[in-house]
Amino acid sequence: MAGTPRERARARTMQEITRIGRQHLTDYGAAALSLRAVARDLGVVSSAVYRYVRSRDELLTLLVVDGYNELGDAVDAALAEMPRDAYRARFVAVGRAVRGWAFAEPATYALLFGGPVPGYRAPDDQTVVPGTRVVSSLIGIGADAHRAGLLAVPPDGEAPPALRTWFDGVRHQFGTDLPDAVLTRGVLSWAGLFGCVSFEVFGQYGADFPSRTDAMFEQQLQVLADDLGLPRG
Amino acid sequence: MAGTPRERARARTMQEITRIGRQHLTDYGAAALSLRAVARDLGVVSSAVYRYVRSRDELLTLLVVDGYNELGDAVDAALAEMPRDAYRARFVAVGRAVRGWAFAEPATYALLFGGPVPGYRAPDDQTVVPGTRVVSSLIGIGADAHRAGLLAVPPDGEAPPALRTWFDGVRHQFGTDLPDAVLTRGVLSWAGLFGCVSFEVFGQYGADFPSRTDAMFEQQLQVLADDLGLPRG
DNA sequence: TGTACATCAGTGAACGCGCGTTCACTGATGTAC
DNA sequence: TGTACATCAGTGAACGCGCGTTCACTGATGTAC
Repeated sequence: MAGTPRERARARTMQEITRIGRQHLTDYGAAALSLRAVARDLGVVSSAVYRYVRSRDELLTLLVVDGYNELGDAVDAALAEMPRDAYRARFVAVGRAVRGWAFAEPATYALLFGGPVPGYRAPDDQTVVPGTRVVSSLIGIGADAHRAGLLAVPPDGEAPPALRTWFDGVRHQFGTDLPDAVLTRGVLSWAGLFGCVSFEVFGQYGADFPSRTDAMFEQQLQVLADDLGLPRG
Repeated sequence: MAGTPRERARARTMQEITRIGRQHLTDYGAAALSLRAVARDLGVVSSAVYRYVRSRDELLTLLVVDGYNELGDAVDAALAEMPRDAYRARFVAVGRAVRGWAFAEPATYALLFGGPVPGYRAPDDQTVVPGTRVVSSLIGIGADAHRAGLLAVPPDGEAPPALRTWFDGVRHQFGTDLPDAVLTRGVLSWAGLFGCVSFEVFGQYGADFPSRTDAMFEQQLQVLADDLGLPRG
């Protein structure tokens, strides 16, 4: 809480706006997010919000970035307690953190992973970095295991040219030299992880699916860890 | 096209309404779906639509059911050409059909498998049956392979009690006797399949991901088929 | 320490818009005798 | 075959609502001299 009183007040109001925005995401969904409603809950006239946020889309971007960072923080916190060489345990920790956060903030999770919001496109320059924190953690786990010679590398050979180019970009972006075959498996584990979480959070398993147990998800995590080639405990 | 002229006209208008609704899903998203806009495109005054559809939510339900059925039809059509004992090929065919349809109808796909539409809950009595067609196909493939003694059953043992109850319900609903361990893998393959499709359709792989190639998805399908325990070609 | 000025948060009215839904109605199409 | 009635699609006006955004403004807080 540094800066002048005015700056502190401004920061506090900013936090209030994102807090209220998150609440509205939960209550009414992203598409119904409205500056006027946020202003109402902020106890202020609607036009006043424009002192803090340029437009409705900018508020959405704010919430997207905020959401990615909260998810990233949750994952980082879970990983902080794990020994570096417990590769499988680290993967499981990431999975549990993602699922835990998704259940805690289903509306924000849906904003990030539940399909595009009509008429809104997240600006890359603000969302790419926070949006890649989880996958970056996953790549880190795979890279560590690979460096230790403990990652099973599938005999898939090289990817086709179109994919190679993309993989090269991925390697460059995340500063790794994992081979194509590992990255392919990594993408599956990553997409599969979020697929499982999404199905559970979005209710695809039906109304009868037990909400009190992690048993299914824990099994899924083990299989996904196998797919990635991580050594068994 | 049976029935009286009036009935035929009514059916035609109904089809027009769902067609326009689908188009609006594509153009503006589910949350922005509006009876007035549909009426406009139908060339009719807004109140006239109420002769065909009780409310906006009922139109949404119509589109949900229609979407599930179109997806189900696409999967069935793909499966129709496959020999019954080509278990892995059948699984791959389902996957390709799902992905193909998702790319052809991304907005409807998002309606079905993206996050929930705020303020709308699909009525179970109308959506459960069409909504389970794909998973029903998958279970059929697993059951056939299991009956032929060609499905690898993982040594996971029995599921915990909470899940057992749910599995019992699944077995009853889909008329199968597959053991817990197989169903667990089946759920992973199912959720993983849709996770991969969702990531690709929703653009989670980033703007640079090549849109012209199936190579990544084909690899993913093979791993998911392995996870399910299907025999290699 | 005091004064003049600049910055900034918030006000309140207004703009033009689209929405879901209801209602009394007109006129055409179908049906029963 | 013709007539009386019922059914039904579609009209047009109206209800009350919330939205994003702009604009000229007031008054308090900060800053430079």
